[in-house]
Amino acid sequence: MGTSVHKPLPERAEAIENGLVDIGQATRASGVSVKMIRHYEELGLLKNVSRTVANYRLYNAQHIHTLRFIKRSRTLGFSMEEIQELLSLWQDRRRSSASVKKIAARHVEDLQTKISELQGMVNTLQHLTHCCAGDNRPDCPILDDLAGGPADAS
Amino acid sequence: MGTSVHKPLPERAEAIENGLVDIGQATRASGVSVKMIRHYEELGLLKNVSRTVANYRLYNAQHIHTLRFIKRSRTLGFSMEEIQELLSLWQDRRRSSASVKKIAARHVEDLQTKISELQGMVNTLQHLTHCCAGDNRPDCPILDDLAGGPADAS
DNA sequence: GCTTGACCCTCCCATGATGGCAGGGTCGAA
DNA sequence: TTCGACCCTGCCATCATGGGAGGGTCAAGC
Repeated sequence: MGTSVHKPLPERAEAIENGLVDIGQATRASGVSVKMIRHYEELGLLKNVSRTVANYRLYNAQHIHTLRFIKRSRTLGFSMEEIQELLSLWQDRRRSSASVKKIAARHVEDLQTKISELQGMVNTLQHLTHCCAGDNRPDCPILDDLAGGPADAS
Repeated sequence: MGTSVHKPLPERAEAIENGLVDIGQATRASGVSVKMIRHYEELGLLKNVSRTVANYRLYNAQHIHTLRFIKRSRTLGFSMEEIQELLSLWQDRRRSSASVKKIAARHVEDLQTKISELQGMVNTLQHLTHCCAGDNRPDCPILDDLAGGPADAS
């Protein structure tokens, strides 16, 4: 594998010899789906993606690294917009860690807000389900609540 | 009311005399936006919505009650699909409270799963931000993590 | 050389709940 | 009659993701 040949290499094989990979290998190396790799390129997160003569995309090691960065960021719940900022900072040697920390802190606040909302729902629902017999009779405090508080259910 | 009249009443005024309301009043009475009222009708959650001769929608008291039911259910995080089930049960006098409780319990599980996910993100991010100096220097454990764990950031 | 199967390309559509806007009709009061 | 508030339909956008159609490319085996 990877030994050089004498025949006029189609650019694809040539590119692969130069350490570039196609989108299938990029998927396996990054854990990002083919669809999403193309999408991130469209969003401008992957720059200078080259092509073979047959129009196949070619990725280098930096691209793969960027894809892993995006994947990890998504795992931590950052939006694509935030990831765009984080990527810029990552690629900027003159960044201040303060600007990164700021983005992360704002994101943590967003997450905590959402957690509070969800927890509020859980609390209400657990109270209601606790009050609900869960048997064969139709009487149900859960429906009563949804239908307008403990009042009538018309 | 509901008595026949001598003048050729535009059906709208006639309908309003019969206790029906237009979409504007339905919005104010239910807290559901005009857009969403129309959307819920399209989804089949509001049935038998009548119209004036001028094609204005007309809602009765049951419709308003249903809209409030939907709104409350959304507040508790139920999906439209779940709300459809809940509405069916609400309107079924032969329902068992067990079936309602089952839907609610499943929803609580979903919520708790999501809360756990978000909390995991928060935990990781708080650890990272705690480790990040947040000053003018570029060194940043947050970026290091995103770039592939505590390893290099190439 | 030809076939075959895996892979790649672009373009369009769908999700779920919600909002916005455009272009046009209706109502009621002044 | 006019004006402002209201209603109608229909299309587009969000956000991240996936699905599929229709078609081109590549490498291996015959």
